[in-house]
Amino acid sequence: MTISKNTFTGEYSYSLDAKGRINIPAKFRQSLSKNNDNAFVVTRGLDTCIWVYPIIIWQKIETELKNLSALSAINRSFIRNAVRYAAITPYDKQGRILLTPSLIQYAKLEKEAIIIGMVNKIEIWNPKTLYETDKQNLKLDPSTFEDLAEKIIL
Amino acid sequence: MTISKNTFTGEYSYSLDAKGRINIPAKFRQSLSKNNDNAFVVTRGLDTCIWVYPIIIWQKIETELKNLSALSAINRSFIRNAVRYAAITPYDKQGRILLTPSLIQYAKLEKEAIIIGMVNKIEIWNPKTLYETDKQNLKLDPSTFEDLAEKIIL
DNA sequence: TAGAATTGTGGGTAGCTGTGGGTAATTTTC
DNA sequence: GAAAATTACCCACAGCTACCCACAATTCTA
Repeated sequence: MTISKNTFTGEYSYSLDAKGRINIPAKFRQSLSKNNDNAFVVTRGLDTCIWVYPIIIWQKIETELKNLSALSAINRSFIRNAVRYAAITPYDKQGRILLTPSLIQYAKLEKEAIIIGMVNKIEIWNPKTLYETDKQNLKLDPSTFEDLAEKIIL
Repeated sequence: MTISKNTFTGEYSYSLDAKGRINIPAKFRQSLSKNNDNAFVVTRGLDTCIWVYPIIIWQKIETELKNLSALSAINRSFIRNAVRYAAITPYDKQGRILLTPSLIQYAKLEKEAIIIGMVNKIEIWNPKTLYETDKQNLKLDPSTFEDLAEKIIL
């Protein structure tokens, strides 16, 4: 059951197997629009995690990136990290994608992994790293957080 | 009988069964507009309870989240927290939704549960927790209550 | 008020999902 | 060109979930 296509929510615990494969939750796969061709785009996240995009969404992002100014440092960093390592990854009959050793190393993934739906993309985390990041984020400016909450959450 | 669509009022006592299912009062379901596709979105509330949204309402939240730039760390953290506990939950022929173990644990739910209509969303509480929270809230600054009352009530 | 319809709660089961492993095809290395 | 290593694809299976039915209690209706 999904609201709208290519939209992901919720947190799941999955395991990375010995071959570097990880299952994408069935609910997420069901949310994919038909033109995604049994594949995702996998790349480095800006946090210490792996980002997984439906192909359709990734194509939009690429288009938008072309319009971004190349001068901004953060844009350059994003392009260097996210775009450079992006690869189209088909999933098998069981719904698993194959992660490259490079990505596994980047996200410090071990056997246990947390998969989070982030609306228009999916994140794969090492539980420990996620926990540490959550703790760090508590130190971010709370007023910005509240502003966002008042605007967005009912 | 409902006042307007996707609007919920009143307090009900229901029970959570062994499978983690809980019934949404028939009156609430009747209040749903047709485009809600026999499903709700459940997530963590800001208090120790579960929030239940009609899909139409949640969709608005999702759209706004999608428009936040992923280049900002605070935005990423905000999205992660807003969405990671959210699950789209269709209700069965009997009108029950399935709660995740994570949400049941968060709201400290046991068998008995109180369901409260909160205008544009629904709250599910452990009766004990609700009682405690009510008691705490009495200690809050009464003038704030009066301010709110002046703004909202005629 | 009596019958009919609806509502809340419990439980069973077929099919799906997540996970592990095997084998043939392909690529790499010597 | 042959052996070794890697990759892609397939199968198996336990556990779980979605879906269905049953039934008592309550509400509605005529």
